[in-house]
Parts: sequence; C-alpha cells; structure tokens
Amino acid sequence: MPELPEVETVVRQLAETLPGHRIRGVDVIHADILKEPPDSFRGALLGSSIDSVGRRGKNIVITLSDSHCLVVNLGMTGKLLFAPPLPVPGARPDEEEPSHLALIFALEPQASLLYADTRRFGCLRRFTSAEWQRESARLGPEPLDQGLTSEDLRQRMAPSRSPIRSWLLDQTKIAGVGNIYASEALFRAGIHPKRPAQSLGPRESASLLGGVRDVLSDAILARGTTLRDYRTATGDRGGFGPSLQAYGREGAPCPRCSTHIERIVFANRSAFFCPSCQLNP
DNA sequence: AGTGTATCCTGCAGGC
DNA sequence: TGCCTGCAGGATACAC
Repeated sequence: MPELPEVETVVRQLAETLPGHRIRGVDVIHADILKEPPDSFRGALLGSSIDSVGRRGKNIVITLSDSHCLVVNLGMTGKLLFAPPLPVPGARPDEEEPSHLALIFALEPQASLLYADTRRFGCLRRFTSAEWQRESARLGPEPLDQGLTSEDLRQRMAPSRSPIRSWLLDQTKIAGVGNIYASEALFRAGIHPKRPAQSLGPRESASLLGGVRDVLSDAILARGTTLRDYRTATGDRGGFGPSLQAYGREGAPCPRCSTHIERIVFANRSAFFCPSCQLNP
C-alpha cells in the first residue's frame, strides 16, 4: 500500500511528536510482524529513547539513543499511529480503535505508538546503525534527492532489459516507487510500461525522472493516496486519490486525449496506461 | 538477467 | 443470504 509519499507523510508527522519519548512498554500482539522472538525484541527496546524519525525508500527509520534503530516497513496494509494522551482518561469520542492491532509501544511521556496491519505483510526490524547502513546501501537512490540526475538514471537502466514498470518497482534500482506511482509516473512521462528499461534514451530518462519526482511531490502535498487501508500517523486518509490520472482508471478517458485507459497485468501486477499517449515500441 | 508463480494474510466486491 | 473467485499501496524465494 504505502509508497514513498504515504511513508513520507507518516514520517513527517511522527518526527514532530516522537523524538524525546522513551519506550516503557512493548506489547506484541502478532509476533509474525517481527523478525525475531518477541521477548528479545521487547527486551532490546525497553528503556530506549527516540532520537529522530526518518525515511529511506518505503521504510520508516526510528533512530534510538543507543545507536540502534527500529525500521518499519508497512507492507500493504500497515499503519503506524501516534496516540496522544487522552484529554479525559477513558473517554474516546469519535476515534475508533484501530482494528488488527499487531503491536503497541507505551511511551513516556504518556502516549502510545500503535502498529496495526490487516494483512500483516509489514514488519518491524531492529538494526545497529552499522547494520542499517549496510541494509540501506542495498536500496537504490532516493528519487527526490536533487543530486540524482537523469543521466544517473539512464546509466542505471542501461544494463536492464526488464520492462520499465518492473524496473521502477525494484527497490534496489530506485527506492520508494510502488505500483500506483509507477503507473502515474509513466503516464506523466508518456512511456509505455513494457518498454525495456535499457531502451529509454536521454530525453525519456529525463521525462521519467521528472514524472517520478512530480507525482511523488504532488502526492506528498496531498498526504498520499488512500485506496482502502492507508492512514496517516494521525489516522487521516490521504487526499491524492482524485488526482490519479491512470492508476485504477481502466476504461475511463485519458485526461490528455480521452482515449480509454487500459489495464494490463504482468509480473503478477496491474499496470494502467493510455494506449495512445504511451505508445508501445 | 529475466519472467512467471507462489507465499505470507485478510477483506471486499462481484457473479451466481 | 451464502459461496465462490479474483483482486489489493509489498517483498521475497523458487524454478525455468
């Protein structure tokens, strides 16, 4: 579910509230979202203080004061919710309790951080700073990093005959793009999703990087896309859904030329495109 | 180096 | 109403 804009939204919210809190309780409800036994996870985190909250690709990186970090990947349906202390203890007005709670952190000063995940494809992993550096190095560059040029992108695409949509979804090639924004970026760039990555020339690389950056930036401003499950750290829905131009719009008119948007499936996932704006070679 | 398939898991929409 | 199938923002492991 959550791609870069959704994760960035959650990270920005948590960065304002979490730092300075200390973990004083860890309640593991569904152990299968951890990569280690619940007891060792709990034992390692109890007493840790939160220094900062950042993002790498689709990962939420919570840096702890003991040179460790907690890395959260939301999978398809994960939610990381910050629950501030209730004004009146016991009273929970409109806010419904999140369903499918998998883990609860009790924090000091009084607050809690909830992890809920319907399908439990998400995971929470602990790393030392050095371990995380190594993990992070496996991921491709950040698309919004201004140091990344379209020429860098072209060189990374050059060895790959993989369809560009699949290439964009590969987190080791470029970090943070998922299925929604892959379709959207390719639509904006006018590139067919099945074009081999290595077939994109300099001009197309530039349009693609532009398309990726524009759609991710626009989606961040709207606080992400909620199709169904995604919620921000405050439990709100993202507002980018109505701005989607291709994804999920099979049969609807292309916003540029009115041709019907088509859906094709490859590598087991849907891709949406305009057959007239995004020509197949 | 690719692709297709399966896996983890739950919920929902649509067809009958 | 109930049952079935297919589909879903991700990541990974497998055989070919």
